[in-house]
Formats: sequence, structure tokens, C-alpha cells
Amino acid sequence: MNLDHRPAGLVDVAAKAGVSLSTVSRVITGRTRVSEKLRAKVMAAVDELNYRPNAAAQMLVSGRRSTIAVMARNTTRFGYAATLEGIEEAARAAGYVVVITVIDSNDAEEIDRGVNLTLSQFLAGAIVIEFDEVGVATTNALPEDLPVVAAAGARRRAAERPHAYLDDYTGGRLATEYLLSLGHRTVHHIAIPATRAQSGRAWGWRRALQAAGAPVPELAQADYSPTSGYEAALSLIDDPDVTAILCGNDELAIGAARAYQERGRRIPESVSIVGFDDQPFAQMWMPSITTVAQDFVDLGRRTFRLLDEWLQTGTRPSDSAVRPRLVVRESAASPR
Amino acid sequence: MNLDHRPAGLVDVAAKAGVSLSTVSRVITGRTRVSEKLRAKVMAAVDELNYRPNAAAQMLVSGRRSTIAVMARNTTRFGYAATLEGIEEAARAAGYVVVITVIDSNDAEEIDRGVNLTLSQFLAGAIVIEFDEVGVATTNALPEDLPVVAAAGARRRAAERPHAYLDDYTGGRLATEYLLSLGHRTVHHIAIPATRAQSGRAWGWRRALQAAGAPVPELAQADYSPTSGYEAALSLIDDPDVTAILCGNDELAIGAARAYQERGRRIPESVSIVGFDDQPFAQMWMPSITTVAQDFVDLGRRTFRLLDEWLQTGTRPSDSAVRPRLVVRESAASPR
DNA sequence: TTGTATGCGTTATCAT
DNA sequence: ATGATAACGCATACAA
Repeated sequence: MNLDHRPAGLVDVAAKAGVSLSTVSRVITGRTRVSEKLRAKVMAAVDELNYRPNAAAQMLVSGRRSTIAVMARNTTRFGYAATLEGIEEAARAAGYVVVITVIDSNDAEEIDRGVNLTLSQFLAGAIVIEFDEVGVATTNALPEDLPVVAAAGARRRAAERPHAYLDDYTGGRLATEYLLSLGHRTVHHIAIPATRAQSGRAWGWRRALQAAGAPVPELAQADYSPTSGYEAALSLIDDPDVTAILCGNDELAIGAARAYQERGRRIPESVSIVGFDDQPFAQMWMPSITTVAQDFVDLGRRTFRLLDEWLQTGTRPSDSAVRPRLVVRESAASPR
Repeated sequence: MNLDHRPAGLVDVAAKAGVSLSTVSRVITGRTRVSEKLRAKVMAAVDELNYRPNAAAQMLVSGRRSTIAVMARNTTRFGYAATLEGIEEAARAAGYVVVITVIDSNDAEEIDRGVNLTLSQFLAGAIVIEFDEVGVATTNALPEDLPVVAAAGARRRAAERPHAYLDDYTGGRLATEYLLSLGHRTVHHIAIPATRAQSGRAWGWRRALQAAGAPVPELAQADYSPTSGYEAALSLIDDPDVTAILCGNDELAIGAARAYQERGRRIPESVSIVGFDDQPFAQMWMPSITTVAQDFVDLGRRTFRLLDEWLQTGTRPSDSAVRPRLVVRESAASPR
């Protein structure tokens, strides 16, 4: 039958059902009443021809945009992936389709390519996962007139764009205060990369130390990987003053833990280690890792809600914070 | 100036540049030669008006589809996330945009909702991450006339769709043979869920055992999480015949390792444990986990290439396998 | 090389 | 309640 491969259109359905094109359109969209009789005929034709509306045409004429873009540097690391999950889930529930673009590097040209590819879509809005500098640069590269919200790893003071954020400043304080309350003289910090001079968690760590009148050690910079936590720990391991380490994420904490354990140092007897994020392996580790839980999936949902609110009401939404929670497990205890 | 918020169109640019609409179209698409003089004027107008082509209109008229859909049950677990990464990377390089839809459950209605949402896009093709039964069901729910390829966790004999797959049958054999060669009388298996009666790796495990004339123990069924590996190990832990365990993934291996170590059983002295996937934590565990490395990112790339080939040539591509590799570390050794 | 005219599949505005 | 018809923004065959 259908010899040429062009998919059936409204006209084809109309012809087969013996009604006008606009009647078919009406039963498809369902916005206007149509007699039961015709509706049935149309549905039959739709089924038979296996008709699917052409999204491009619909968008063109209606101007209705139903896809949102998510831009991120990474999609596999725990925090990023979980945030994406939250966004996708909320977006799908609201009838939006999600296109994802990863921007691998901070190179301006690279960013431009990604932005252009994404913008070639007919977008309702965009969400940037702004856990790193690439994210920040991406947000800045996006046009002013597109509704853009960010999922951020920390609060931004003077952000031009609305954002939902993890209150990791508070998380950093919480963890540090906990360690101090255990009797540690001070707390060292192995830090993840930050979008600013220092991450929110590093900031909270510093504040808590200062507030307690404790010395503020120089922080050890790492990236996100267990290996880098391992190496950072090696630089601390011979220092007898190091009795407690707050790590910027659980990967670092696990890497650091391994560095100590390999050398025969027991945790928490010899050093206390606290992580960040509460990712699945944290509680499986031996000893299980005390950590600051951050609900990334919720962050993703909130971020989408911000965007949705903007699109619905037309007014810029205000920022939204997700609170961290200290999860006490086995890797931290009183010194000695 | 631009009081009403309608974005600039080809007409606006043409007016401002003082040329015809089609000239503008030509410089935008770049498919036809335009004099340098006019091209410059047009570009200036484009810049000034900040013109962006309307993707919907372009698609409608050209019929060119440039977005592909990825459907998956999950996007955060290691294998899924890494596969998605590979797909996205390859697709972006080829100029495609990726929309992602997660199908949370095996419920037919749920699947239909996801499929319809996705298909409402103007798709060039779709990729299903078929690591589980939901993936299989999703593939089946997709229309025949849409180019669909699958990224599978194992080879499918009579698959209706082209697919790239992890040759985890071979991986299972490799790991089992290795354990046997170490001197173990047999190897137990803690299995991940499978899309068929048993996973490819379970099949390879069984075959290797049979080929060696070793007894084939009943397998312990688990899901994907460390916790379930922990629990499965608990059911094995009192059996003195269990000297070697092959786990369906590294999460299970780590969970199982913890179960033994918690009870004071040393690894590999007391039991050998081998994992699957080689995810980042495998080498951080103490002892580091011997595992079968699977390159999920490569799987993603290959899957996209299959689809791309199909779209370019118009002919169904043939399947593509990614080979596993045994990574020997510390968690397996000769018994006693 | 450049401009004019037509049509892509749909929704929305008119009549009827 | 239903049917004609005019946009929507762009690419392209054709004319100049």
C-alpha cells in the first residue's frame, strides 16, 4: 500500500476519514468539541494510517515550545547524574522533553559549539548544571532572552540567573562543628575544585574553625576522584597534627581513607574522616563513611520547578536552597 | 527599539540587509555561493538582530531530522551513565542533539507515555539502553518504521533490532577460568538481574564451569546494589565450599567483600572475589577488586555509530561487540 | 549571483 | 459542529 515512505499527515487522515482537515486537527488536539460520530471515524483513520503529529509543524504554527535543554560538563559523576535524574523526572511529568548537551571543556570555542548546537533546537528554556567553572562559563554564553536557570553547588551572591543550590556552606559548617565537638583541635580539608575562589563547603569549614577559635590549616586541593583524594591524603599523612579530615566529596574521603589504611593507620582511631554527598558507596566502605548528605535529585527537581514557574508566570523566580544533613556513621570519632 | 518580543526572522534580516529573503537563507545555510559583499551585509544584520534560525521551520521544510532519542530505565548507575556519555559524545560530534527519556517501570502504560512523549519529537532515530527488561519492552513498544538500535548488556540471538553489545558471556568465562586456574574447585556466582533467563555473564560462568568439569553451584540472585551483594554473600558465608565468588558487578563485589570482612574473613586468603565492570571504586577497595573491565563509553559510541550508519546508508547495520578485559588485582588468589 | 514564488504540516480565524 | 483558508519561518526550484 503506502509505497512512498512519507509518513501520513493530517490531510491523509482527513481523506481516509472523509472529513475536513480541521476536524481532524480538532480531534487530535482535543481543544474543541467534535461530534462523537466523526471523532470515531477520525480515530479509526489515525490508527490505520498510524498517524503521528509532526512536532516541527506544530511548534512552527503554535509557537509552543516543549523542550528544555540541560547543559553540563559531565553526566556520569554521582552529583551530576543524580541532578540530571531529578530534572528529567520533573520535566517529563510536566510534559517537557529534555535534550542534554555536555560541554567538555572551558575552551570558549568548545562552549560556543555546544551552545549553538543546543540553541538550534526550539527551546522553552535551559538548565545549566553549574557545579564547576565550565558551568558558569556556559551560563554566561547563553543568550539573555532565553529563560535559563542553574543548578548550583553553592549559593551565588550576585547571580544574574535564578538558581537552585545546595547549601553546602552550611554542610561544611555542620561537619566541621561536629568534628570539633568530638574533641579535635582542628580539622583539615581536602577540597574539590570550586566555581569561585573556594567552594561553599570550604567556606563553611573555614568559618566554623574561625568561630571556634581553632587554627585554620592550609587546604589540600584535589579534583573529584578517589585517586586524587588518595594523593592529597598522602601529603597529610605524616603530619601528627592531622587528626580529622573533612573531604569535599565521598570519593575523596574513600581515597583518603585508603591512603591511611594502607599504611596501617586505623579509621577513626588514628584519623577521623568525613565526606560529602552521601553517595551509595559511602555506607559500604569499611568503616562506613560519616558524610554530609546532599539530595541532588531534589536539587534537580527544584531547578526544573524554578524554570517551569518562570515559563508559566513569566516572572523570574527566586532562588531555592536544598539543605544538607549530617549522616553520622563510623569514620569519625574522638581523637586518640 | 525592538518592542514586541518576537525574535527576528529571515525577513527581518533581509530587510535590514537590503537583500532578498533567499539570499539570507543562502548565507545561513552556506549551501550556495553568495557574493562576498552581500554575505558581509547579511552577517552584519544577523549579528545586529541577533538572529537565530527557527529549528522547527527548518525541519518542517527540509525534512532533515537532527535529533536522536535515548531511552533508558536509569541514568545514574555506572554502566547506564557511561553508555549515555558515549552516545552523547558521538552524537554531538556528528551534529545530532540528544533527547533523553527515562522509563521508570515495566508498566505498559508507563512505557507508552514515555514512548509517546519521545516520539512527539521530530526524531532521526532512537537508541534504547537495553540492560534490563524495561529496555527490552521499550524497544518493542517503538514503531517499526523508526530506526532504532539498542545498547545491550549481552548478545541477542534473534534480535529484531541492530544492537551493540558487551560481550559479557566471554567476560564471565574469562573470570571463571581465571579463578579455576588459581586452583579453586568451583566458583559461586552472585548475579545481577538479566533480560533473559540468565545474564550473559552468568551463562559464560556456567559454561566455563561445565567445560572444566567443575560442579555448578546454584546462583545467588541479587539486584545491582552493594547492599544486595552484601545480603547475597551472607547466604554463602557459612558454606565451607565457597572459596571463590564471581559477582555480576563491582557493587555486588564490594558488598560481598564487606560481608566477609565484617565477619573477620580475609580476602583473598579466605575467599576470592571477582567483580564486573571495573568501575572507579573497584580499585580503591581494600583489597583492590579483580574485575572484568567493560568499556561502557565505547559501547555508547558504537551504538551511535550503528544508528548513524543506518541513517546515512539506509541499510540496517550489523551488530557490534565490545570485548571485555580481565583486570587482575588483589581480591582473588589461590585458595587457602 | 540574486530574487520570486511555492510548499512543508499544523493551528487558528473566519465563515457557514 | 464543521469546513475553507490564512498564517507560521524557512529552503529551494525556477526565473531573471
